[in-house]
Order: sequence, then structure tokens, then C-alpha cells
Amino acid sequence: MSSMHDLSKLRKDPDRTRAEFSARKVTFDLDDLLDRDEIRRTLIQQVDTLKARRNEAGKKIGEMKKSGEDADGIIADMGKLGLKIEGIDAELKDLHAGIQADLLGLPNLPHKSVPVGRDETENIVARTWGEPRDFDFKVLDHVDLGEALRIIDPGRAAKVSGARFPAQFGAGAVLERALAAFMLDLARDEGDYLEVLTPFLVLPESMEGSGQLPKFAEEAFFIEKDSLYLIPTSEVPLVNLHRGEILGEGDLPIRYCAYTPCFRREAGSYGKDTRGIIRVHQFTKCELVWYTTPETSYQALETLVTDAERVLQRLELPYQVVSLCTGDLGFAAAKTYDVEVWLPSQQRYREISSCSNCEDFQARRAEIRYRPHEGKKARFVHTLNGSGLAIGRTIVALLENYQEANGTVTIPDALRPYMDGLEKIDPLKRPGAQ
RNA sequence: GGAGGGAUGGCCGAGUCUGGCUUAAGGCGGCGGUCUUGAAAACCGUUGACCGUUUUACGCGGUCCGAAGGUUCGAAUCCUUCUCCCUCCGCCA
Repeated sequence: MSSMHDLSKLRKDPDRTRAEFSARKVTFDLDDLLDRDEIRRTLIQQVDTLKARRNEAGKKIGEMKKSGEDADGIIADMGKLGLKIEGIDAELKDLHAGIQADLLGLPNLPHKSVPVGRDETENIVARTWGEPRDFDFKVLDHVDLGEALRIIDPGRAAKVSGARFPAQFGAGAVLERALAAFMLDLARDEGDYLEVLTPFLVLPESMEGSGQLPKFAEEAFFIEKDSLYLIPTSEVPLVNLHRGEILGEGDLPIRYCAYTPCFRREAGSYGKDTRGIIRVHQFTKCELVWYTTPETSYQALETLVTDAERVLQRLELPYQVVSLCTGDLGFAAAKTYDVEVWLPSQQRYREISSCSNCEDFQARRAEIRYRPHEGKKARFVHTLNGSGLAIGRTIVALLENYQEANGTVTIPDALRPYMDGLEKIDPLKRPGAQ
């Protein structure tokens, strides 16, 4: 059984381990953990010795029985030995389960290149692209625009499903599928990603493998009757596709893209982004996932961000790329770049993609390894994921950045082939829209 | 949902009735070698994962036959529960 973290590494340099976890704002008793590991290893030595003796005796008993000798004495001895082994094994099992449970709750450690900081205010802007447009009229936000055009209808969505759900009509709905096709084509043609249709409901072990469980159970929708989770991101199925496998080095890198719905409870975000479709329980996303060797994963991360940026460049939407600081890093990530798109109504950049290198963190949990060409011992792969992009937020950005003084919205050139050549969105006539 | 069959190493597959001779046969694939101008074929050899050995080792020991329990001195093999897959029937986009 492999550990979530490499315990031998943690124990080799406890001071450094402590420092790295505290940079991530995690406090836990490392000494206690290492103590229990120490006891565990001592017990393993003891019980293995006893088992060796048992195996030896087992062979002897077989031979004695075959030759008709009386083996009752040795059998009685082995009975006692068996009980002892059973006892130590039980103790070991508890110890191991406890250690694993603790390890499962610990986040990944940050890469050396990650800026040290407490929270999102200390993230570093890596680069910006494009110029926010100058408007000579008062800009509307995506909700006012969408409602005036009658393509977005939060009220009716709430009637059907409660707060924080989307309902889009006409061009508002077409935009969704146009963007999905546009992003998937781009990923395939210019990023060499293989498109995957994944399950949208997953087993608990899949959620654990990619790091959503056990810590973030509150964030996910769970179907109790069948013990299945609704995916909060397609990263979950894409990473678990190869759970428990040993891949060939020749298979790497594996690049997958998938367009899926994502479901999030948004527990604890009451009062945040309550307007419109920026933060909803259900949204869709084109997700990009890589499996790489450890040697190439940071180069892959740069490529992955570039793949996400390309979508915004083609749509001609201004954005910036920020490197998250240690305090803002997600649970599974060793390093993350967020891509943030300009929203005129808020006069600031908002997250539209998050690209992370999880190194071997998910691979350890999901036991995904590969066999290197040189030296044949299997090693853990590195996994990376990034949105390319979140589609709801792309729609928000398009509406706001491409709005005109008369309330219509221009469709960017790159998207027109996916919308039957539509050049601009005019107000939609539909029943009940007055 | 009903009835039946199955799950063994990277893959195929024997072993399960009759527990110890399994250190899981055999084949395929992979790797190394012989032969060859080179390759193929043939032949020879080799071939997993994990844990421990707080000196990372070609050594030694342990664990692993879908999962979890149980019986036993001893379980791939016997018992119980569960999961998944296959076939047929029913239902269904």
C-alpha cells in the first residue's frame, strides 16, 4: 500500500517538512505521525519474523504428515504463534489506517517556484494580454445585458431549481454549445488533446483519488442511494481513468480534454457573486488533463496554461495570468496559474481557468504509475489539470466585453462559424418575456 | 429487476472438486544473448507489485490469485458477505 505522501521523505527532514506545511497554513502534529510510523515499522519487523517461522513450520508439518510422523506438538506451538501474529496484525492494521487517514487530509507541498504568501492578495501577476476596451457609454453587467436580450433568466432558473442555477435561451443557449465545440476543436487541433466523454457520476474512491475527498465532502453533491458523487469538475473522471494502472513511458504524455457539466454546492459562499451565472451550482467546462513523467511536468504546466490562454486570445478577450502564492494554493496542487479574464462591469480580472501541476499527489492516491525505459522500476506519474475554459464565465466575459451602446452584443469572429455565421445578438422574442 | 456463468501476474490461461509437492504451470508479449551484412525465424537466458530490513543492495524476510471477513497449525483452493464483468429474459433513450 502506498502512502499519500512519501513518509520516508517526510521523516528524512522533519524541519523542512514542517516549514513547507506551515507555508500552506496547515498545522498538524508531525512528531506524532512519525512516532506512529516508527512503531508501525517496528511491529512489521516483529511480525514478519514470526511469519517466517510459521512458513518454515508449515513446510515441516506437511512433510511430517506425508511421512506419517506425529506433528501434534509442533501444531500446538503454531497455534500459539498464530494467535500472536493475529494480534500484531490487528494492531498494525489500526495503526496503518490511522496514519493513512491523517495523510489523506494533508495537502500537497508547494513547488520551490511558488511565491510565498498568505492569501490571494499576494499572488503574482505573471503576464497580461490585450487591452481592456474603452467604453463611451455606461456598461451593463452580464445579468442586465442577458435579461434585456432575454437570453439569460435567473428568475426562472430559480423557480425550477432554486438559487444559483442557469437558464439560457436562444443565442444564450447556442453560445454554450458553440463555445464547447470551439474549445474542444482548439484543444484537439492545436494542443493534441484526445477528446473524452466521461461519466458525470463517480465513485467515492475516484473523488479520493483526485483529492476532493475526504476534506471537501461538503462541496460536492452526493447521491446517497447509490453512493455516487456528481462531478465537481471533469478532472475527477479524467484523472481516475487510469487509476491503479502502470503505463508505459511511451504512452506519456497523455493529454485528455472533456466537456462536462460540473456540480458544486458552493457551501460557505453565501453572499458571494449572488448575481447571475458567475457562481452557480451547475456549470460546464472544457477541461484539460495531462499525465506526464516527473521530469517534464513543469514544462507541461507552461504548455497547459498556454493552451488555456489561446482560447481567450482567439476570442480576443483581455486577460492576465497569475501565479498563486503558497497560501492560495488548492489542496492537490504543487503549483497553480490562474487565468483571469477582464470583466468591464467589475473593472477587474476574474478567474476563468485554473491550471495546476499536482506532481505525484494524485498519482499516489490513485496509484497511477509508469514504467520508465531506463531502469524498470515503476514510478508515479505527474498529473496536471486546467480549464480550457469554464464556459459560463466565458459567456459572461463575451457579453460584457462585446456589448454595444444599443444593448446588442457582437459575436467575435472566431466564434461565428460555430453560430451559423451570427454576427450579433439582438433581443430575443420569447413567450413570457413581455 | 429475474435466472445462470465468471474474476488468477503486462495479456492469455492451468491450478480450485481432493487445503501443505505452487517458490502460481504453460503460452504470448517485453528485455538480454547466440546466429546474421542487417533483420526475421530458430534457439538460450531473463521477466511483476508493495512493505520492511531507519547504511536503498544483484541480498534477506514478509504480503499480494476481484474486495472484506471467517475456518485451519497452514487457504488461489473450504465457508460468508460484497463489488464488478459476461450470457439469456424483462424494461428502456
